[in-house]
Amino acid sequence: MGRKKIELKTIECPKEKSSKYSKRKKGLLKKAEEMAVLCDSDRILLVFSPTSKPTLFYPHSRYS
Amino acid sequence: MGRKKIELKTIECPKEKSSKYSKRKKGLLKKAEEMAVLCDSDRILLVFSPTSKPTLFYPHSRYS
DNA sequence: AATTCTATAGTTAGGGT
DNA sequence: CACCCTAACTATAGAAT
Repeated sequence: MGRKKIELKTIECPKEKSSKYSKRKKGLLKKAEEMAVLCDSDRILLVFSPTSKPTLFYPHSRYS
Repeated sequence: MGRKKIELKTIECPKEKSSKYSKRKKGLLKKAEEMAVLCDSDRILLVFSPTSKPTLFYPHSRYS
């Protein structure tokens, strides 16, 4: 998606990489949450860490 | 996406639910893998379970 | 470094096999 | 159920802030 097609390899430019990371992380979390709701799937969790701090995510909180 | 916009609530029909689950799981894993490659993020993991068996996913395998 | 804008790449709903 | 198809929808690249 986006203005141009991109190659699937590690982005070297740090600014570009963190911009893409934050957009894609947001998108991925949204999709995970949607799937959790639509398909009633539990225990979806995601842990990331690019250069920055990790994110831990639990869609619905059945466990909270 | 798709032919119609869908409501964000649990799909009741089991056939429809498992069909959507399998499509969305595939999409989510693809995006997770892309992000891992593009952004060089490690330790992305996803665990699902709708009615069926859970899936555990490690994008790059740095750890294998 | 996270966010907004928007053209466009990519995902997927519904229907079929 | 896994896969195909394609219309129609969403996510996001690049640029700017």
